Amino acid sequence: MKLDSEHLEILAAIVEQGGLTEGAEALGKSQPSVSRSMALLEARIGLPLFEPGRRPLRPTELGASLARLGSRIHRANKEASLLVQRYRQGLAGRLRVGGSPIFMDGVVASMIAEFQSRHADVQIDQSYGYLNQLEAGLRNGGLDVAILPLHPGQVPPDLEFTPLLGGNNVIACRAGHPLTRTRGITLNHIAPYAWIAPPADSPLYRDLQRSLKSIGQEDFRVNFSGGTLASIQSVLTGSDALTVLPYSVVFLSRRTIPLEALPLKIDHAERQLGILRVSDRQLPPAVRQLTGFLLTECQRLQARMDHDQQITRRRG
Amino acid sequence: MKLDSEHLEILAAIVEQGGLTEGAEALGKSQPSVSRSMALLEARIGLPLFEPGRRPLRPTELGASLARLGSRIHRANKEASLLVQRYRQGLAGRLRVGGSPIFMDGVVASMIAEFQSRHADVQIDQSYGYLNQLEAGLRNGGLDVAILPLHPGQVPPDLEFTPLLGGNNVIACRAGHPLTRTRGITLNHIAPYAWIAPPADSPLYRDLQRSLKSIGQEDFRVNFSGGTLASIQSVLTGSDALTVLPYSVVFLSRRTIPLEALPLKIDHAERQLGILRVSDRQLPPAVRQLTGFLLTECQRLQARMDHDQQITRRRG
DNA sequence: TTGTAATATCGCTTTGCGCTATGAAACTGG
DNA sequence: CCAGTTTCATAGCGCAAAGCGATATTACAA
Repeated sequence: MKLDSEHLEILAAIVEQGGLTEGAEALGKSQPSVSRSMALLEARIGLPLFEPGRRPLRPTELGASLARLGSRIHRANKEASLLVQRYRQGLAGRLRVGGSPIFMDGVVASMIAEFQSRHADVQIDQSYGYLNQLEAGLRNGGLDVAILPLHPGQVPPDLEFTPLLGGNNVIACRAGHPLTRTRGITLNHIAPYAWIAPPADSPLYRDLQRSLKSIGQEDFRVNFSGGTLASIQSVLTGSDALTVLPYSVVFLSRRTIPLEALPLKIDHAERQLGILRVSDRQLPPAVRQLTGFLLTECQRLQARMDHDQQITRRRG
Repeated sequence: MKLDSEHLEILAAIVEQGGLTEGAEALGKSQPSVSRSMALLEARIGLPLFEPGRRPLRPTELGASLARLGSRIHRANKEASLLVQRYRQGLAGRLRVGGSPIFMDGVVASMIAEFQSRHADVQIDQSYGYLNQLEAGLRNGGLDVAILPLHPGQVPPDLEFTPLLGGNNVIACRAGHPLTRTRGITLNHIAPYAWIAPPADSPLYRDLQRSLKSIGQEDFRVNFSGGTLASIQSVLTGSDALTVLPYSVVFLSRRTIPLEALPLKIDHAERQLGILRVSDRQLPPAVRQLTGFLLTECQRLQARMDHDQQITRRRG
């Protein structure tokens, strides 16, 4: 025999409020309604839930015990409502974010940290990948959003791309590197130094090739390759090697790590860091929250970078 | 917004069983029924509970979270059903038993212990009182049953009395008391000894008076009075004092305490130990269980006492 | 006893669950 | 890639029960 959970919740309200009328009021129902519900419940279990002939309705032993269980049910139900509410507002849920390694480590991760400090109940699963993997992840539902640098013409038709930041690359070196004291850097100045390269299959590696080609350096010596941003930063600061990194990554890294960008214009791929997602699918509200958050954070970052570059340019 | 607990339980079943069809089967409902329930729930919360376009229906993050809560609700509900079932069979509940002190301590308590070892979830509240208090307790619902010695003509019309045991009293003394070695005891043999009396307001005290009067002893010296059975037993075994006790109490006490009943016929009040309860009120099933249990236990006890007395009579 | 407050009952409408039958969509194995 | 199979959704219909206001009944209090 299955009892109606709703009935048990009503019973709990009556017992807690000390009377049927008050219970009905607390539940937002009419008095006859709850009276009949209790009559039904009593009829089904075939045992009295209330002492007979007592006016401020008092539960029997059985009634009180069932009321305790009803109360438990009520709490679980309320928690469910709350969960839905928070989920609706993007304050709860799980978010699967994939992205290109350097940008995720150098730019996005710290912003996600900030986001999570405001939305404690949003669980974020971060993963790394390049365009193909990320696309696949988005399409098969393994990812909610992807964050990566992309050329506007590169966006697949079934996906939607929201730009966040300019994606221009710079040549980076440790602070205090000999080249930072050199005025009017040319290819000749750079030629002696070894290079740190990202994994050979990454877009950033192709950027590196292209950048060096754009300044006339066809072949280059790779000193270290394949590491994540943390490794690159370590090697960079511990040696005189050079590398190509997005300017935003260098900019943010400088807060804690002694890096500099060489004032040497290099060709870059007209890509922008942005958020890629499936266009028609309805996304969890937390995704919208994160998207909006990253957008404003990146706007602020862009403004700071622009400001900084103007000063550097005036000084340099 | 209030969610339907039933819907959450259904969701839990679907998630646990790994599919809507299996979930429906587990719930004993038809597949279309649970499908529509889920559609309703989804429509109410306005967010998807299942990944779209997946055939073995897979929950979204929100769906999985709600399913966990639904499972909690289901457990509470099942527990409620179980409670009702056990309560129906008299295996659970609270039982308020009142009774006259000597019989409760000397006869009923040990039987209740045995009852509880078989019905672990029946909680018993025992209290003491005489007829008037017990009647009041039964009528105002403070007691479920009362156990006391009563004359058949004494039973109030709105109450019902079930006899358990003969209520005849005997004169009791310690084992090895000088009188136990005396043949053909008369009033003269008894006269020198002091008496232990129950509280002066108790029926047993009036029994004592009446008993002694019936054997011709009009005035008697009271050595000790007012104690419960345990005190009486202690004083009795530690002195040569005499007292009047129900034979059943002496019989059962002998298992652990060196007492004896003097082979002297005394008048007794034609009362019987029995169970008194309100006649029209529907009692908790556990009461019926206890009533039945006490009835058979007392029958066995009566048989043992009869047997024992035959032997004693043959010997004496 | 009488007035008051609490509960039960009545009549009615609406909601939603139960079922069967059937359509649509996704998976599976060649 | 194509049929067959499985899985889920929808439609239509009857019924149980929740909702309400109005009203009768009953316990408590003064």
